[in-house]
Amino acid sequence: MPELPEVEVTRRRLEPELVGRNFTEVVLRVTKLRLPVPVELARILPGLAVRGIERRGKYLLFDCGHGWLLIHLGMTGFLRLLRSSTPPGKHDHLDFIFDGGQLLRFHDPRKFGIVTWFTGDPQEHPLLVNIGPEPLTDAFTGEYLFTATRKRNGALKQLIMDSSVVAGVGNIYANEALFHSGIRPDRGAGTLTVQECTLLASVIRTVLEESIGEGSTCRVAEDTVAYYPQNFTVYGRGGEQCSSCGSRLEEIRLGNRSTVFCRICQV
DNA sequence: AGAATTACCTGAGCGC
DNA sequence: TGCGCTCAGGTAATTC
Repeated sequence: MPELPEVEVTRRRLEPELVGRNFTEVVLRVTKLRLPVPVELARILPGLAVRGIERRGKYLLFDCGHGWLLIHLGMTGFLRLLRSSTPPGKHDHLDFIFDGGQLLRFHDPRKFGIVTWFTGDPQEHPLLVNIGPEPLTDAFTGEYLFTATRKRNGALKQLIMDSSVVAGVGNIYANEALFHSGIRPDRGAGTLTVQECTLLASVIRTVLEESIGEGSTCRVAEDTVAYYPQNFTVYGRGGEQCSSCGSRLEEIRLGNRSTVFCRICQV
């Protein structure tokens, strides 16, 4: 499940391989994703060069000069960089072929991903316009989080997973950040003190940065640009011992999402 | 306005 | 062996 760190690692791996390359061909095998993939991509992209690859939240933005190729990996999507002759397998929905012989392949069993094309200002795109501050920038501070939590009675975890509050934090890193902050996920967001908001904002940033660091250095198969971290402190560990106090980690559901925390260490 | 719920999709795991 | 069920979860749309 790609969250901000996985998308950022993907971006960093693709950037040196694809920036400056020209699209030569686009193959559309499956176009029914969360949004329909525009079939015009096959005639728009060939001849255009990748000028840069950016990220906003969990969205990848390929700057193509005349417009933008927008990719979201959804739940199960990933990108691979292959030689252009590699035959496709199951769920290999789209191929982007470049003049250097690279093949960027979009694979997504659950089809929750998005691949689309737009022109104009990315900040005004409907999918991007309501995304909150990037957690790795100075815009995301404890002060900001404190303001955002006022008069919010819902669970804190759901608030930090709300992309309009902060970009790119999904279920995994929400669980992790709350554990490392010592704050319960089911706390009413509005009950946080400014000190707790400052700590939480800082921990969210650290958790994401550490994961990006691991992803950037971990060894992966030659063709793989996806990166899925495996070891978490609480996520996926309901019933196991808390790494800090040894008590049994609690697993509950918040907003129909699996939520794991320690009743002793988190208040 | 904010909160809760639903839809989208497929593979894995489980009980029978 | 296989059927039916549940779960995984990002996000937008819908409803209250």
